[in-house]
Amino acid sequence: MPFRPGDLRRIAKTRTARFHPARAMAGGFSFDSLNKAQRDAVASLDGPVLILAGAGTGKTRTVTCRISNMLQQGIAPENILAVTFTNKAAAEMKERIGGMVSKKKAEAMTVCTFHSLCVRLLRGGIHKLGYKKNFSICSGSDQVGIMKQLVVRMGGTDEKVKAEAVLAEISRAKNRGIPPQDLEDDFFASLGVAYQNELRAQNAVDFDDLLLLAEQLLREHEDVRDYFRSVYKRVTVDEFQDTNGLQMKLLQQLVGPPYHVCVVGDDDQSIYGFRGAESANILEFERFFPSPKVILLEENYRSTHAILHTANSLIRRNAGRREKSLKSTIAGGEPVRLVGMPGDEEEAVFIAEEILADKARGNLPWEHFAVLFRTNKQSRKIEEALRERKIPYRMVGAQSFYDRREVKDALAYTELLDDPEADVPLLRVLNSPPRGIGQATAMLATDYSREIGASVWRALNDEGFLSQLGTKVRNSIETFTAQVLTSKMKIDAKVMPANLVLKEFLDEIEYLPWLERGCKTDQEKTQRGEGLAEVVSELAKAIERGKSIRKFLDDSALSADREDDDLEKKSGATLITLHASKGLEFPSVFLVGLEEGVLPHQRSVTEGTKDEERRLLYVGITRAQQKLAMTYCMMRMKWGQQVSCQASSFIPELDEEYLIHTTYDDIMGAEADDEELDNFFGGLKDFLGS
DNA sequence: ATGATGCCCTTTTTT
DNA sequence: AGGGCATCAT
Repeated sequence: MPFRPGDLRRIAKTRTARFHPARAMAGGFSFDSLNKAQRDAVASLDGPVLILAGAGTGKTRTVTCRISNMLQQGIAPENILAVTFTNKAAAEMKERIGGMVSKKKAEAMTVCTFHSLCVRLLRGGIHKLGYKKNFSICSGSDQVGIMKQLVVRMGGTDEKVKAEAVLAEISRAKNRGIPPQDLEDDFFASLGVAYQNELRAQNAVDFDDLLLLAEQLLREHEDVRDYFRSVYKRVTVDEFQDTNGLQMKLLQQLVGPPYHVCVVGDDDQSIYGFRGAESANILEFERFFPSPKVILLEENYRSTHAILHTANSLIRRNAGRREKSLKSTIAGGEPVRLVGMPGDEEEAVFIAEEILADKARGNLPWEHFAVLFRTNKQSRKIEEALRERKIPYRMVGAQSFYDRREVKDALAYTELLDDPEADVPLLRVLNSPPRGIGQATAMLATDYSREIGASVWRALNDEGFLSQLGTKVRNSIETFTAQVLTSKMKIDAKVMPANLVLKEFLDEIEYLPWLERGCKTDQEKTQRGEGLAEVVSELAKAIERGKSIRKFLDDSALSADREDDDLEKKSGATLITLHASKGLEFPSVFLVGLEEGVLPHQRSVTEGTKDEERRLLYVGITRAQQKLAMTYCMMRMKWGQQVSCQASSFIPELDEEYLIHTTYDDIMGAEADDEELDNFFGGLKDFLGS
């Protein structure tokens, strides 16, 4: 349905007449609160649309208003698909649209990540590609486990090939449309083939396969493609600069003429190149969808002029970007600070003390502050410093909840009780806790299952298999299968809800006591217990909402729908990686570790991808609304040893107009004696190489 | 098959 | 410094 200028005025009028501007977001959206470019974006609902949205230009607001506009124009929510980069972003978008239009409509839309969307497509149609419908999704650590076995099996003697490296290569290839057998390295290629075969044998797919198979499903099956094209009449893709070639292909299958597709992104914030993201998707969007309407959002409403100026001076150094001029709407502001630290210990202390002082001075909430770092482990020292001072903090997306052993095991048991024929979870928990079914037996069972062309579970129940075994092992297996079957029947017969069955089952096999035996500290014990309890309660919640166990497992595998991930629901200062910080904003930001080898990361220097690190720093700087402090250290603890560091090569690139360069001692007013000071500054000069 | 001991290597970023 | 992994003894 074409949009006419008259509609725009009519909507604008009714909305502003009915709603107070301050409450506009609560009961619909107001065109008046948008700038010209944003209005243009919101009103352009037809054909391909490319929205280039610089940092802090109200991108999310524009997209949510645009989708709200679709709904108000009478487009059915069922026909709207919005793809986001993370599940967190999806949840947030749904909520915001729910607040603008109606919660019911928002719920009826499909808002999810590419991966979740693919699971949705594949649960319906993967059988057309020769997989069984109950496929398991292998996450990172599962993949590594499989690959390690394969390396040993195929390399014979101890090959010094790292499973992670092979997997990274395979993943890269998959995302670029290269089949595993075409990998350059022969050994990698044969491992790649073996890996794919193993996954298929276990009826499992990895994250990349989700995209790969979904694309294949749509491409090869016209009926499926037509069906989904008719369902998803309007498609929006957020964070488009982070999509890879495969996702682009998928999008092309999903969107047919007249191409009602809208992509939103910023090439300057493309920071997932390591995962195959191709900024070409955004830079050459025209190549994929004909004559798109291009809209530029350039007015920044987030950061002070000082912060934005500093950010712009940095990103200007990158080649091959879509030149844009981000304009600040907030004049002046405090200068950005760059602080040299003697060591990472002091860096952490400085941040903690600053947060304390600023909070007291301005009566600010803890949520005001965020600490951004390049790698997760940099958070450790900072956490300690914050804890010592009783500063509450929230860690975002750190060691993934779903990668914790007890969580993975509990989920595997859940999957097993739902479907014992699923090999992946069965093999995972077959002997944890140890029940006398060791690796040798597991291998025998797997081999036997392949021979008879059935699941491992079937082998474990097969007389032909059991009869080869000793009575001891046989008894162990029979006890185990009986336990699983009993619990499964309770679920199937709905004797009690699955979460209670799971809990009972875990108690029966004495899972937690076994786990606790291996814990060193009491803290660890409680943490494990809590992890288990949380899986059970998440399952309970899913069931209450009418979800199937399968859906619960899918969501878990993609870490969707986890309340704990919701920043809003936790309180305290934020500790977050630069990657995870994208899309967020904080009044006061500390950006730590501006050292060569950390930011830019050593690997990027060797691999020649420093531009991406520069964008990463740019993303970090542009998270700050009012206040920004960046730090670097002269010494840093590495491998339990003090190692001297060099200041980041990005530092000289920052324009100095709004930059104040100081040191830890200046600020903390440490009463160092003169000699010490001399030494420090002498060292600092050498360190900065000037 | 299981548990302990000691050695090794480690360090991106995430769906 | 710390965790994973292999090897060894039980």
